[in-house]
Amino acid sequence: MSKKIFLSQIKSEGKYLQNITSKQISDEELIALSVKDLNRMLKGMTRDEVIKLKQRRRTLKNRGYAANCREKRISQKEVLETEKDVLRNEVERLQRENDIVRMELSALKNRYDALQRFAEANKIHVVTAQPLYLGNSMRHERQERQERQETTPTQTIMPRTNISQHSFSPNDYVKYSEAMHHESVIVKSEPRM
Amino acid sequence: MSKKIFLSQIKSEGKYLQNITSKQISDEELIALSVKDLNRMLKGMTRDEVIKLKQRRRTLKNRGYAANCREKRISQKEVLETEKDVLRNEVERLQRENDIVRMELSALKNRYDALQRFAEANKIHVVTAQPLYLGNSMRHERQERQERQETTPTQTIMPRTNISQHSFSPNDYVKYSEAMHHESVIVKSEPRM
DNA sequence: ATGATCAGTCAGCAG
DNA sequence: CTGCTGACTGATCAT
Repeated sequence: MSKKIFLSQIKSEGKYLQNITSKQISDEELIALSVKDLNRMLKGMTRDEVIKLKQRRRTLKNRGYAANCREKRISQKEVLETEKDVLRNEVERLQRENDIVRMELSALKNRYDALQRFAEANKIHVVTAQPLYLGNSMRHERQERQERQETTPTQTIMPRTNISQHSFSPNDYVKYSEAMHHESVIVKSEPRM
Repeated sequence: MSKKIFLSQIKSEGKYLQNITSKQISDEELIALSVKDLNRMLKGMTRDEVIKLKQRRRTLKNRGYAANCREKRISQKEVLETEKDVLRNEVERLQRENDIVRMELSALKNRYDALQRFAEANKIHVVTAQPLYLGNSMRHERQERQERQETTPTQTIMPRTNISQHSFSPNDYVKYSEAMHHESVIVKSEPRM
């Protein structure tokens, strides 16, 4: 590749020998040769010449292997970075969705509370099967993120046991899911005064 | 590092010369020498000896730089993978939270609807400032994920315009937020029949 | 001068 | 043997 400055300095003694005996085959030709074609070319050569030509072939191949290896290393790094970007976007999307749903929940809760206040003011007795469970979901997501940023990145991969308030575990998930889907609202009116 | 097998073969002619003239200084000593100390050591030497010793020092330094470079490359890769893990865990956490909040919203909606049915059954007129908006949030998150997985990873970083139902945009966010925080529930009772 | 990085080389392992 | 990769080297660039 015309990038053999120091190599030619070191191996110049062998080079001129090669130029006399071998047929001046170029790097590209030698590297493209199949093993059978190579052996055919090696027919009328000394043992020394054969060894030298084979070694040159091996070196040329190695040069390609090294380039291949570097390219692979770079592309693997790019793959990692792309995967990171995908995940980062997914996190942002989920955070936005989370915020939206929390606001919907907040809004609905306001309506619900208003209805209950109305019922109370008018002495309408409303009984539900279980007390309403809302957990921490009414707290805003951004607020939670700020609280968590005090820990270092390597620590954030640990379970969030350092947060005093309730955090959901897979166990909670099952229990809560069952409770929510089986419960129903029982309403009962009382005569007004 | 005792890893100089092929190097010693190439440079053996220069090596023995150095051993005679220079004071057999070891690699570690030569590399640790300051420039001033090096010049002191170079005092009673030939121009050739000086050049050779300086070149040896430079080569030893380069060896360290190369090792440093490789180490840096590896640690950067590890950093990328760690960041990826952190993001992956964050995605899973947000998905779980999303599911929980959606279920809470679903449960609260059931209660709210039950209250409204009760009001209707008892001829209690309830008027709200705006119709209740719930968007797609009642649809379960896992279901959405399955729908989206038909696209390739690189496509998932695009806006979800391929989903026919409503998806939230930042613009929606603002409008919706304002509406929800300013609206109030107006309730009005009617005399029973 | 020093440090970092690239391309080429060899050693050595794996298939 | 072929292909790959770690370590080493000289060249080259930047500070």
